[in-house]
Amino acid sequence: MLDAKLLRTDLENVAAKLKTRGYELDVDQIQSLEAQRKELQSKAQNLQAERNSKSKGIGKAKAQGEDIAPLLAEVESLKGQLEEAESASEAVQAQIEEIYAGIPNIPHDSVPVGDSEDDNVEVRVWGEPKAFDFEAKDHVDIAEARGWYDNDAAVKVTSSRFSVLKGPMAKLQRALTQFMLDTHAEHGYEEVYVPYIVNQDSLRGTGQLPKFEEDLYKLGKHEEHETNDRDLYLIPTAEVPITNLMRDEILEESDLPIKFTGHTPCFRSEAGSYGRDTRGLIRQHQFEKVEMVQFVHPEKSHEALEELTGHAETILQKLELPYRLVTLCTGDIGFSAAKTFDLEVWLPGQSAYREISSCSNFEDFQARRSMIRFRSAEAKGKPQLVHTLNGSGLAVGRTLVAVLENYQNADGSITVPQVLRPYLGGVESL
RNA sequence: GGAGACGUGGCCGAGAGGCUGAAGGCGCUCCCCUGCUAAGGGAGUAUGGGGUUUGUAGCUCCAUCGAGGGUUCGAAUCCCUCCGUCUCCGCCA
Repeated sequence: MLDAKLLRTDLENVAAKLKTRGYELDVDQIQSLEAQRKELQSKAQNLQAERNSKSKGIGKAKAQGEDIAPLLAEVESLKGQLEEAESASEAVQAQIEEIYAGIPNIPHDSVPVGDSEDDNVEVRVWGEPKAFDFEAKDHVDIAEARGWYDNDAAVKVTSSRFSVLKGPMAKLQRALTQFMLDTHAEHGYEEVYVPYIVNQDSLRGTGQLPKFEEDLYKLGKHEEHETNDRDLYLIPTAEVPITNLMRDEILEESDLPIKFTGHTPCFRSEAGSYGRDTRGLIRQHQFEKVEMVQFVHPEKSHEALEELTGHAETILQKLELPYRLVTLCTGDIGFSAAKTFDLEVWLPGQSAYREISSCSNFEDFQARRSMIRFRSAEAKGKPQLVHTLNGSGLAVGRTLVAVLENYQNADGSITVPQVLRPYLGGVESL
């Protein structure tokens, strides 16, 4: 959520910046609602003040044994007006709140302006795609040939876009996960284990709700509750539970930065992506991911984004997987992000770079929604919003794909990357 | 799942319709005193929002005692629903 004060004082400028990411802010509507809000809120508050002081007068009069009947009549006449003013004021404020909850973050000034992913800017390329002296297969062919991947079984057990991994491939995925977590621990991230099912407040906090409900798996209601306040959802990313660990907390400035890493499955309905990446593990309803999350001082968040992105790169470098780093342009950046770097790994099976990590600085956007603050030493100890960041480090399923495809041999075997061997009992080849 | 108890500020804990944004204590901050330390004395110490202000400070108003409704001129206090915690029983990895 953007700062309401900013929207009131600098609306045109905000609208111009949002326009670069393809979001049309309805300036007239907001101005008119804000004008109404101001009027209705003042009116309601003035009436409340009047009622409060008269009610206090009743208490005093009563204590002194005076006749309170005339006072009662006076307050009684306020009641209708007050109720009307309160509900009008609340209605406008709720409307404003809902509109604000749907406004995306303002891109940082360093973000390149563009319309689509075609306008993303390559920052650097690391490693060189390996030249194979045979025709490189894609991960599905590689894995099926060895009996490691069974799509039919997954369809039988559940439905499409899930997978069943067997034997060495399942172990390789587990090895990757542990390798990633251990590497992040070396960089000062505390490992956390978190729930895979979250409530609506958490999803609002990180920005998935209210706008992107169709991307989520919602759990069936328990019993017949009238309200949907308690509806629960499967997490689309560990970002949600991990960032929300700090929701409604006031931290000490000296606690910052706080860095967490965690491994979770992620569940995405992939609504609207029918026909895209239907083959193999690239786009699934359920996949494994290791996530990094940071809570930092607002002045240090862009530095921290570079650092966090570097941590994701470290994983690829240690695995010796060629990749490139791109800055997402204003038109391709996610709803909550002020700036995002994507890491794209080379996939010989597709002869293309494909996204394997996305690292974002949300600045105070999520912190405002989830009230994650810190008390600064200066500024008279007033709580200030922290900045939040997160990044995949990495998407484990896609890393598995990348390892199979980049480390395949002509005979169908897979050479185990050096750094993973300790996690697989020293085995050099699968 | 059954039965009961409870949810108050950074923490502990009082309050049981009005004088309570909330006693008291701990902690923290500042000041005084004191060779140092310890002890002592004094003052301060919630959050969000609105208005005023170019902005800050200040002033002022509103809201907030787990959440949401209700009763009442007035609710931390009474009623309802929900959430959570604790104890006992049952079940269970």
